[in-house]
Amino acid sequence: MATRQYWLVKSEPGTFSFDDLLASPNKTTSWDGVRNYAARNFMREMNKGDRVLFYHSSADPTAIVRIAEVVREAYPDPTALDPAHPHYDPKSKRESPTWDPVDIRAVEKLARRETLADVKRTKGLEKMALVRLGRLSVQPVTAKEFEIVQRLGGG
DNA sequence: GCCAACGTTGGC
DNA sequence: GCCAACGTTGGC
Repeated sequence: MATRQYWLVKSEPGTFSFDDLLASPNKTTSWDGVRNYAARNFMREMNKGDRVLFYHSSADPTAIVRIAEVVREAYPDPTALDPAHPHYDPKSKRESPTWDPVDIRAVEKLARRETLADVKRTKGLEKMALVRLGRLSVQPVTAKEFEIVQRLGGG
């Protein structure tokens, strides 16, 4: 079995919030619609059971709100192949799909969310990709960083 | 392959 | 709403 890895995904709560994830069947959703190669590559590296920090961007406040897990590894994004879908990508072909999301499921509530401001001032978190890379919507998190967020969140 | 123009993300 | 950072596109 592969070592568990840790990740962070961003979502605008106005578009898809963690509450929306909780309300989804089996508290599971496909992380489809991602159209960024770096983000896509990270999703391809994800394994079942990996833990995922769920971050609310463009929110007040912007914060890591909950923990989720990968329940299905990368598979072809059906929204990229559907001409009627807003995320349709004519360059993605059924034989060789360009985009492959994973499925994630809500697992753990953080009693306290960790705001971006908290992250920046917390020792051990200042170097998180969240701070360094800014816009990337799917990013790696180190085991240590994950542990700190989980502990601070009281989860 | 270079690079300017343009588009998007996302914090503030 | 502004704008920095960065990704993508397309002319050459």
